[in-house]
Amino acid sequence: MSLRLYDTGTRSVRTFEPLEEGRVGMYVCGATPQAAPHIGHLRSGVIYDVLLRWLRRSGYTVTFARNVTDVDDKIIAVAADAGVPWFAIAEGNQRVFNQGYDLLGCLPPTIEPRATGHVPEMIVLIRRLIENGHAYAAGGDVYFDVRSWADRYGSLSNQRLENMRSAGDTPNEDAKRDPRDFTLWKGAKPGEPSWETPWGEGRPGWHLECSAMATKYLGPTFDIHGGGVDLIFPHHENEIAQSRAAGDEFARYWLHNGLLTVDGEKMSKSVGNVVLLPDLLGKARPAEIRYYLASAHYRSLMDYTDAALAEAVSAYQRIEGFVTRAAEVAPAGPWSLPAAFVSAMDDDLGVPQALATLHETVREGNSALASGDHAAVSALLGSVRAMADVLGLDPLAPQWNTAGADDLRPVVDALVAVALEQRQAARARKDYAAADAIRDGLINAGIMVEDTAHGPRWELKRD
RNA sequence: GGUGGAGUGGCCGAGAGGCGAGGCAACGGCCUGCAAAGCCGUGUACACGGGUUCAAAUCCCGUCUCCACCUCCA
Repeated sequence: MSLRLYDTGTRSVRTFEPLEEGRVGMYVCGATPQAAPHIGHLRSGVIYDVLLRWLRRSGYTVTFARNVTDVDDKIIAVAADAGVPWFAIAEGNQRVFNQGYDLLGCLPPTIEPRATGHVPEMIVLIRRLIENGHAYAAGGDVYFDVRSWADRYGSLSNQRLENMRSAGDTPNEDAKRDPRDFTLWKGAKPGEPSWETPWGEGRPGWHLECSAMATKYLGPTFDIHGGGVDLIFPHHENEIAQSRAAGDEFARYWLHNGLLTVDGEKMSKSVGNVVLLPDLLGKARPAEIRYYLASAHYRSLMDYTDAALAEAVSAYQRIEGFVTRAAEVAPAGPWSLPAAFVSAMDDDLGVPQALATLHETVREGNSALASGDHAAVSALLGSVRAMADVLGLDPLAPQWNTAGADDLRPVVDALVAVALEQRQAARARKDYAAADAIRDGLINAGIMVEDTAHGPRWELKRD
């Protein structure tokens, strides 16, 4: 069974067949870095990272482009309010975005193109559209002529042109041939960043940069284009229109991830319920946050609550507990994926079902651990780590090590060993009051003690 | 008004005609000096009303509720 993905373009699940055997070109709409990333951006990052990992694990060589739209109305407005250059806002927030992605174990894209670095490509695209009769310059702007593409405009979002409202994306609406025409290029206003083009000074309209950058790095036809469902219209609809009208086939599969609400409400600054990464880091470790964000199906709406995050913390620790205990007694066997896991992932990235298989394997592993069957432990450990790795959740991945704790670990280990020897001696002479006093002392110091068949082991206590 | 989703046990969250996904929590048991961790067991859930069928959470019709997008959005 091979990978099947839900394609918004056809509103159906389709067998994934890449344009070129063994290779995948994937473009994901990344940030418009007007502010720090919130939990919804991070979910999106994790979702496409899982897709990337699954494609690679499936044997594809993936070229993954995730763009940064580093100039837009809001960035300019935020910068003006702060009294700093527009690029300071874009650059600063982009850095925070990438730190967030890194912290959650998202693999870096092959290329992370910026809109402002691709003005020449946009100029070429606009010229092609004008030559094909699908775009026109007017009032300092350049517009896409939707009526020249009327029978196909709306195909992605399943809308008909006659039901659409005005784009309202320029103060010069009167200059448009049709109010639904959208802006390819925005004429310069005083004090705003601008670039020189044959149609005058200006800056990219939203949409155009993605068409220009996706085709630059992935070719005129490429495999996968992803983003949030909120981008289906107008952003992706407009990308398709401008690229196809210019003569490019463009993306072959359109993937859209569900959004994330907080306590049942859409995040917004006015409601004051925007959840940022630092808010989460006080409640869970990065791997636990990632587990939470990955645990629902990527197309589902996901509602964030503190309780739901806490459940994910427990669930992840169950996997982590097995992996750490198993690794202490046996090396990991071959990283083989159970068939049920593979078919779940192949079925439109069925992560929830894949996690069910992972947890079942953990249970088998815990049983093997209890019965002392080290050969089985080894095999199951390999399997669990392989599955977890596909999801970016291998507890032993270097990613999750915190350097400071690593440095001190041998020291703490030696100190705890002394205390545990004394406790074992007390237990041997049945002086349980003394033994428990030592254990309580360790707990107060943040050390959890567990007695296993092979003697006591310890872990740092977590909140 | 247009388009697309959703409603599943205490909670999260899959599934999509017939064997109770999985996790969290709870309760009982095993293990343990006691714990912790783990393992075993315990639930007759699918918004509502009809219908089709030997069989419906799943298909059909109707109803209710919620959400998203309809040119800021991941």
